[in-house]
Amino acid sequence: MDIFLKTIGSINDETRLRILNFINLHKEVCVCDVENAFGMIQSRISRHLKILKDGGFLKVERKGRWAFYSIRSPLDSFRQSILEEIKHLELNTPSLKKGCNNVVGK
Amino acid sequence: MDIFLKTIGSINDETRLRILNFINLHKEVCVCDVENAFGMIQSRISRHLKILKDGGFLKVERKGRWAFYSIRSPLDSFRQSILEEIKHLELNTPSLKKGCNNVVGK
DNA sequence: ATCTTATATCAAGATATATTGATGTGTTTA
DNA sequence: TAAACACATCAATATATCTTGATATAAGAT
Repeated sequence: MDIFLKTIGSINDETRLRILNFINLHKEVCVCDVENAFGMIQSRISRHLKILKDGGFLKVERKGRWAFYSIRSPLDSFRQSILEEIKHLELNTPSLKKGCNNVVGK
Repeated sequence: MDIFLKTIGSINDETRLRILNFINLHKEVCVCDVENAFGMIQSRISRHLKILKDGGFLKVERKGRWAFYSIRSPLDSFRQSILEEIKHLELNTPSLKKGCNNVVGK
């Protein structure tokens, strides 16, 4: 039940819903992508990403100095249904603007 | 989105998960049934029931001096999937002991 | 009419969560 | 090696939520 509450708690916040939907739409983003898209300070974004990861929605993969976050796969059907539900909310999800230099080889 | 957050917030609490599962199993209970089964004070139970109702999970029907709570029907598939998920948690759900006199005609 | 019962709501304190700014860690670039 | 960059974490403050005990409301019993 603890993991269930952690999962529910992770989506009990407007900012995290928007971030989760953003990642669901853009597949794989680094922390500064989210930072740039949402105009929020880094520590705030980093914390929310960690909570979504601990809630079982995201995975991280570190490449060089970047941390790339994406939807965890495979994702159980319950979390999938949550993502689907979130997708249909009017969430004002920002578009992806590549502000940092996170291109492989750069 | 506000209603989504209200829904999620309503199940973001261990006590409410247990109460919700309790009602899901026993179909229709009054406030004092929950009070007796959980051994918690009335104001606490009443408040949690209100939050679950506002979250779209419960409905109330007043009969005389009692308020009977039950799962709202029809229930959308998202909330249904949540109820199903909760049913499979190890929630230590108490059994129903008829402590109050809520029998019609009494 | 008064008392009891069932329920709801409020106020105060306790606990949890969110935000910010500062600092720490590790990696790449100069 | 030093500086810059990307990210994580911490401390302090602000905000929200939970619990309790007290009070309010409304119906039934005496």
